[in-house]
Amino acid sequence: MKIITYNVNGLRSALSKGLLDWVREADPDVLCLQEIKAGTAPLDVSGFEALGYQAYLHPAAKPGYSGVATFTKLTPKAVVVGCGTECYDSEGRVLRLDFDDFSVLNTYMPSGTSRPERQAFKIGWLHFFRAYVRELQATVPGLVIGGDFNCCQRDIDLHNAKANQNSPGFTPEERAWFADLLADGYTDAFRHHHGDAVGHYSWWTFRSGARARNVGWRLDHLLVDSGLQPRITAAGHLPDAVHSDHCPVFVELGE
Amino acid sequence: MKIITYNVNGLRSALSKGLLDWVREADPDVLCLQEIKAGTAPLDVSGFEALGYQAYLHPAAKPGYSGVATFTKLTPKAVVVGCGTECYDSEGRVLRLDFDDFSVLNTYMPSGTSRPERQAFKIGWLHFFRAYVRELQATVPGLVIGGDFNCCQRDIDLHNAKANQNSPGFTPEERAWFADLLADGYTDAFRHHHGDAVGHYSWWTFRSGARARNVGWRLDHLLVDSGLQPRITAAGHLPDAVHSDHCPVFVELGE
DNA sequence: CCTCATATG
DNA sequence: CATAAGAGG
Repeated sequence: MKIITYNVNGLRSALSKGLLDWVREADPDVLCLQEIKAGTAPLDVSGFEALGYQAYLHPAAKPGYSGVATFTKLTPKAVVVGCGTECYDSEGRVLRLDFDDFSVLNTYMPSGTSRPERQAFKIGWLHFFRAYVRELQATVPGLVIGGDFNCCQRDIDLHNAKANQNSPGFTPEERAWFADLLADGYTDAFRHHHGDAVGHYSWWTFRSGARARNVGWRLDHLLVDSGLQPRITAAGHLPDAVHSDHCPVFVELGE
Repeated sequence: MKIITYNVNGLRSALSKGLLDWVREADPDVLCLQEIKAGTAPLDVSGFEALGYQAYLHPAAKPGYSGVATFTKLTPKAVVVGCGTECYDSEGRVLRLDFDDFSVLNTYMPSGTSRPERQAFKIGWLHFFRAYVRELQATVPGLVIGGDFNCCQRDIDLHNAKANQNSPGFTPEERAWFADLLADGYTDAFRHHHGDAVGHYSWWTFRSGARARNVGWRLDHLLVDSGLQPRITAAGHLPDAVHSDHCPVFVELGE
């Protein structure tokens, strides 16, 4: 059971760079994409269907903005599009697929880098999201939260922690939020498997050759319900995929 | 004395495709450019200056839209930017350089293809322009009107006259306007030199390989005051220049 | 430094 | 089918 999360920075752009060939090779059972940036016309998902995937989409109301999609080879027993809160659902930020013994919550958390109001919006979302997940825990066992969190927790999760103490994505408030979320009963699959390994990032700015110099952040995560933790057989990054400014992040669960 | 008119469809784009190398080779004395599409930052004309040109610009008020520029190796004795009518000058459509024994009126006439209101605007412009030129005739002898006229006169000026009887750029009204303008005392340099030659166009849509199939229109013209007609030594198109959806059009005047 | 929508041609 | 600005990241 391989689950991959990947912020594609525009699904059509990623497709034009050979995303489907990469999907065929990587062969995830469940593929969570973020920032699909769907337009006004319906997205063409036939390429995924040809590879045996069912497609579930949650685009933003605004064309070309945000949006998540989950592709799955397993048939879900339930699909929940959105979270029921309009200001988030209009931005296409959550999509849940329930399977027999686990659920995959695909999420694209807001970025706070453009304007202070968006950082405030993000903080609001983080509080909402934690409460939302706590509620899910009661009814949806075996949650796997996968997506672009647009934040990280520890100094080793970004190239230059010192210079970014107050940068959106690494503020004390966000770091504390991340720790609290984990304390609610989740395992960061990457850290579980790689311990305190450094230099593993999932996003690099396009500017000034940051990716070639590995000046990045670990913003994309797969948080696994701690009850599922014993089933984690592998986890990591797939930095050879170059369709985006992010790289894919994966986890494998045994039976 | 070589005068070239060229709709560059974005000066920065054309420069990135080697416009300056082409200018060095073509070596015009006066170069009229249209659709420079200047942005908010001042255009970098140093490359033209390095080739010995003086630069005169008339950008539109709206960044990235319309605008004309004239580059000259001869020092003009007068330069007139715009025509004095705000609704045209805000779109950067005329720029006149007076030399000792002739003047070059660089013009980018409105396109009418986007919306009916723009075709109406264009018709208004055409009437204005003819009156404007009639006034100039009294005070500015030896006028050379060069630019993208966005219209043509005769069946042989476009690939498919039959199908375009009512297309903007070839409506009966525009064709009559063109004939009237010539009757005011101007010689179409291209026709003067090439008679009724067919298949010579100066614009091809980017769509569906129109240029390769030579499915085009002759929209760019050099109209020479009939008093200067005896001085025309050469005229024609330069379709090997491929920086734009238009090609350059030239005329040479002897002493 | 990218992708995308929109305006304009 | 292109250019360009502008939003968003």
